Amino acid sequence: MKTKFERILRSLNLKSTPKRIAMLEVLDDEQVYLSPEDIWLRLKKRFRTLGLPTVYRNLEGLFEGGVISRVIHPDRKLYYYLCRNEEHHHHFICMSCRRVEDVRFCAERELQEAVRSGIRGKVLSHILQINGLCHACLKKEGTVHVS
Amino acid sequence: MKTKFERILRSLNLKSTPKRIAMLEVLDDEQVYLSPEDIWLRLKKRFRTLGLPTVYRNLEGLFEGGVISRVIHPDRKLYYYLCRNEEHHHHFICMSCRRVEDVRFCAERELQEAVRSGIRGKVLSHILQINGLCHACLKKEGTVHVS
DNA sequence: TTTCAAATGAAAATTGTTTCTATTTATCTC
DNA sequence: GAGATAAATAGAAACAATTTTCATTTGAAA
Ligand SMILES: [Zn+2]
Ligand SMILES: [Zn+2]
Ligand SMILES: [Zn+2]
Ligand SMILES: [Zn+2]
Repeated sequence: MKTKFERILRSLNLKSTPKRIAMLEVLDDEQVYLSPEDIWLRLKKRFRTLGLPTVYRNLEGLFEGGVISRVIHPDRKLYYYLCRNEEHHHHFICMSCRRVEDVRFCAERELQEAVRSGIRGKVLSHILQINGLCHACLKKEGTVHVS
Repeated sequence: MKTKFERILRSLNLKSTPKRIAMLEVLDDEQVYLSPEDIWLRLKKRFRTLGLPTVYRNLEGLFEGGVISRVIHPDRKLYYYLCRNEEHHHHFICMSCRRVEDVRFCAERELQEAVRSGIRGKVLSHILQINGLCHACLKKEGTVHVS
C-alpha cells in the first residue's frame, strides 16, 4: 500500500526517499508558500543530517515535475507551494501571512488573442499572480506586516 | 530648456546627473529589457569610472519612482524596461530576443471580483506577464534560443 | 560662490543558491 | 533475501548577483 506521495514520486521517476516524502508532507500541511530554508528548518529536527542543498535539489525536481509551484516574490527568493488543484489556475498570495488561495479566473483566451492579433507573436507561458491580504488578515488589521 | 528625462528626474526629486540621464537614454533606445550589467557595459565606455553599484542604485530608484518596470525572468535576475505607455497595462516578453511589447488586455476587474467574492480578501497588486516569441523571432525559427 | 544633502566609486561584505565529491540508499534483478 | 547500480545525499566549498560601507565628489539651491 503506497501513500499518495509515494505514487507521485514514482510517476515522476523520482525515488521515494524519506526526506522527499517529508518535504511534501510539510508543504501539504501548510497552505502557505515556503522557502527552501523554511522547509529545512522544519525538518532538521526529524532528520539530523538534512542538508540545505538536498532541499534545494528536491524542491527544484518537484517543481520541474509539476508537483509544486513557485511563488513570485518581491524579494526574489525562491518560494514553493503545493497546490492540490489539478486544473489550470492562478494564485492569490497574502502579503501578510503567506497564505495561498486559488483564483479560478484566467484570461488565457483573451491573452492569446491579444498576442496573436496585435503582437503577432506566440504565447509560450504566462504569469498571473495576485498579491493582497487574505480574509483572516483583513480582520486583524494592525498586525499586518506588508513587506 | 530641459530634456524629457531631466524633467522626469526632477519630478521624482532625483538629481539629474549625467549618468542617470545616460541610463534612461540607453533604456529608451532599446525596446528590450536590460540587466544592470547590460547597462553598465553599454555605458562604461562613455563614463570611465561608472560603478556597478551606481547602476543598481539608480535603476532601483527609477523603478520605485515608476519610471521603469521590472521584468519577471526565469533566471531570477534583475531586468528593467522603460515603457513609454503611461496607462495601466502589461507586457509581452520575447524569450528569444528580449523584446518587450505592450499588452492592452488586463483582467483587473474580474480579478478584483474573484478575490472579493471567493477569497474575501483585498487586492494590493497583480502581476501579469506573457512570455513567448515575438513576430520577428517567429519568422527566423532555428535561431531561437529559449532559455 | 557657498553650502549641503544627494550621488558616486571602489572595495568589501553579504547571502541565497549551486557545485563538487565521496558516501549512502532506494530499487531492480536474480 | 542478497547483490548490483544508478540515484540521492551530506558536507564543504564555490559562486555570483546584489548590497553595504565610507570617503570623496557633485548637483542645485540660496
Ligand atoms: Zn493573510
Ligand atoms: Zn492552486
Ligand atoms: Zn523576439
Ligand atoms: Zn508597456
